[in-house]
Amino acid sequence: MAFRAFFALPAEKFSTDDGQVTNAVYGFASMLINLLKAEEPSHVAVAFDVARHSFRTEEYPAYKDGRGETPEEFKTQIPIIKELLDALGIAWLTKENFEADDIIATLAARGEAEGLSTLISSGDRDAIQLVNGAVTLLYPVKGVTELKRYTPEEVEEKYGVTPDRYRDLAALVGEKADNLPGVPGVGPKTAAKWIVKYGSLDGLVEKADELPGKAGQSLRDHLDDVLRNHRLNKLVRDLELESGIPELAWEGWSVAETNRLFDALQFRALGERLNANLADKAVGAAPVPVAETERVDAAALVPGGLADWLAGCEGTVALAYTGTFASGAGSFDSIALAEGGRALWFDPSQLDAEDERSWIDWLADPAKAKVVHDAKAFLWGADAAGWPEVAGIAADTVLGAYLLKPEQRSYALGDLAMQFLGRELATAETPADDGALVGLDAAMNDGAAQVEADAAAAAAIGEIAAVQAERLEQRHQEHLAGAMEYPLAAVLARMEIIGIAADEGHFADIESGFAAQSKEATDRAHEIVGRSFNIGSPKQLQEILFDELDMPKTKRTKTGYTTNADALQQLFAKTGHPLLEQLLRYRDVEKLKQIVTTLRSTIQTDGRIHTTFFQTVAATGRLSSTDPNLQNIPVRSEAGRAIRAGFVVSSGFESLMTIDYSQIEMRIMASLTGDEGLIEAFVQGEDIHRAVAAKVFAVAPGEVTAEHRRKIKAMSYGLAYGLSTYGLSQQLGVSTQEAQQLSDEYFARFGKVRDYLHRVVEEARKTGYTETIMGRRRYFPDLTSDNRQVREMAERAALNAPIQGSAADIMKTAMLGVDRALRTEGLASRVLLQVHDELVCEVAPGEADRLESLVREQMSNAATLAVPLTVSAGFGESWEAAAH
DNA sequence: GGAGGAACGTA
DNA sequence: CGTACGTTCCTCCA
Repeated sequence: MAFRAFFALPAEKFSTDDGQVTNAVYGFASMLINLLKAEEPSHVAVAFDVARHSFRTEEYPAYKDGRGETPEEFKTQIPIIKELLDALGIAWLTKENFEADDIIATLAARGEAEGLSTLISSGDRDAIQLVNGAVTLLYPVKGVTELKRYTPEEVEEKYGVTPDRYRDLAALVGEKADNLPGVPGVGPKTAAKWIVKYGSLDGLVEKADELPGKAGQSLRDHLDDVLRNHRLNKLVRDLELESGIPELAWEGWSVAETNRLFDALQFRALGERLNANLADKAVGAAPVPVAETERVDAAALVPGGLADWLAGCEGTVALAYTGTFASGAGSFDSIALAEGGRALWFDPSQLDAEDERSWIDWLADPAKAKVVHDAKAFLWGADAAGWPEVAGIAADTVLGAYLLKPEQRSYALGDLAMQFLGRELATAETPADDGALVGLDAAMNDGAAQVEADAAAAAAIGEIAAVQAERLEQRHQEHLAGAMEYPLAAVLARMEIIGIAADEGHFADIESGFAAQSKEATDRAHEIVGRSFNIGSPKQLQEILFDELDMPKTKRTKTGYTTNADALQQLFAKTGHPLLEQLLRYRDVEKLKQIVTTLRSTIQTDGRIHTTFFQTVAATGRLSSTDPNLQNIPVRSEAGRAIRAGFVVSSGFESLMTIDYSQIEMRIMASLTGDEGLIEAFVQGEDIHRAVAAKVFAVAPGEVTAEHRRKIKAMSYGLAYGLSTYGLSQQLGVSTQEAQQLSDEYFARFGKVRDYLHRVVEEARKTGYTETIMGRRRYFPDLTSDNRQVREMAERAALNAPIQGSAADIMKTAMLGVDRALRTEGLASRVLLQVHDELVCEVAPGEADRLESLVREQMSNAATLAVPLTVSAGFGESWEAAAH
């Protein structure tokens, strides 16, 4: 039943913050609670298999062969289910060398002997043989909560034979899941017909010689299989068990223990269901009363009512909004406010002057605490609506959920309601049935349902924020939430609203330049091949390169052989074929063309590009940028840098300033590892790679060659990513032996770095997570996977997460400091972009020096490490010109 | 029209 | 057989 639940419920929706999947536990518990409530049993027991091995595999080694490996995510849930059963006061049994069904068969037989009536809930059809007047099978139809009752009559109706003959039928038909082949060509219909006609399998076997036709011959040919199946599918009814029937009496469930367990599993609805349905069987502390439902008194605004409503608020107000929001702007359709069981709904475009004034005052008042779901889009809308200031945002449920579970893909309100409150969110289409509507005639008003749904959303946001606050506190992440992520949303909103000025003419120029080169490369390639083809199609390229031109095969991909730039380069080195040059040139220039085309299309009417920074996408804590992504604008090639020249200073400002951390991740590594050699290299070294190379190769810094430095640089950077010896050798173009030797020498000199990297992974395996210097967590359930590839990927991610994540923490802290300082110092300069370790700012006239020292100060003091946080800055008319 | 893969840009 | 992302194009499928 647990296994069925595992496949019936989506794992993504049932897992705890720390990555423990709970879908099987949840489904099993849910089914069990239903059963306990509906059937009111006097005695209950749950049987488990011990292992796949049993007396059946001894007789027939291929028994259950062909089943895949039991998924790791399922295995880890079994001990939890046993814990759950303990908390529920329900006995659970196992028996070495036997299967769970044998235990069930034994208990059913004993119950029958004692005159009890027995219910079996099992997803294994073998249990059908146990059905009789005193024994009923509840067999899952769909998922695990819908069960079909099999009495002897039901069995006969469905299978055409009585339960005591079911084994005969199963032996003939076979059981694919157990790897027990039956008689080919004989299905349940023929089998039932034979059994009815000859009374039993024994009767049938006696007359096997007389059976006509193909089916008869088939039976004769496979008689041994059938007899084997029949022996194996017999459940054992007389096992010796540790517990007799008296020990299985169900006395009730422990309130304290189930609360503790459900809390740990982050189940909310189940505890309430236990309370509501099985209160009379609760043991221990009085059951917690059923929690207040989402009933909210929702009122649509009557003119002048907003001021009164807001004046009546004493605590934190939860705010839900609807509307259209994109690229640093937006407009509201509705806003709903909820506080203490009452809610107010309004269309902000319809406010009268008095309401609008009190609304704007309330928004700007930092003492009026607000919680929202996605503050950033709200801030865009507020800016577009002309509400000058929004202060007092005490929590954002999207960001809270991200800190608790940074790998999650969606933080939609409905998902969070399920995750944190254990309930579905009411919508206009499926309203909560107990909702009450005040101030509106709910009866036939279409809008009423919407009002109520929005009010319920606001109320849910408040509740979610409360649950999150508790969990964040347990993890000591209140500071990370309240002093970093929540206030950072406002900083990002300002950056997005401002945008960065684009030089459309410049973009247009280089776009046509790239387009011409792209066309030329395409034409040349067609010429060389002697016909036209789609140069952008890897599939067609493969045909041409590997079939027609018979070039050596490259590394495999899922769909064939790679044609990526690395591979094309290597092919060119081997073959010198002129086509490869054109392909590489095409790829290069076409990519640049596409980037410019996209950038042009995102320039808004204000002549600026307004990206969106996502704060909840990267599991490490970094930001991401979309629509367009301004964190991956080319910089490495000269042609690429021409694109950066199109991001320019706007009128009213004197220049752009770029300012970045130098080698921040290596510095963090030096600090976290405490490696004296590396720290020393940073404290004194002008050129860190040269300093490290000098130590590794035991030469004076002045004698370090370019080749030494290049190798060390690759090695140093690779460390933080878990680069393997093989990977290092590939990157440096040397043998693995040489890469191994380099690695050995490196670690001989910087031993603490290796110790640290091992320690991080070890620790993560123990606790399940890694932590950054500011307490941001990332969980790694895959570290214990049986699959080597999966496990090793998790190991690399785990050793990178604290380094990349700490760098993200530091930059976020710096951005908050810069934002605060700009405002208190009254500078007009502003931050436009963040590119992980770099900020791009727009410098107001005469502010260059003050801005630089202010930002430098904030960036270098954002954290105290064992090494200095070095920052470098440059100024110019464009992003390219401001490079340094 | 959507999904998935390949490719490639950044830190 | 190096982490973290987003975008684009092509291909396949419904």
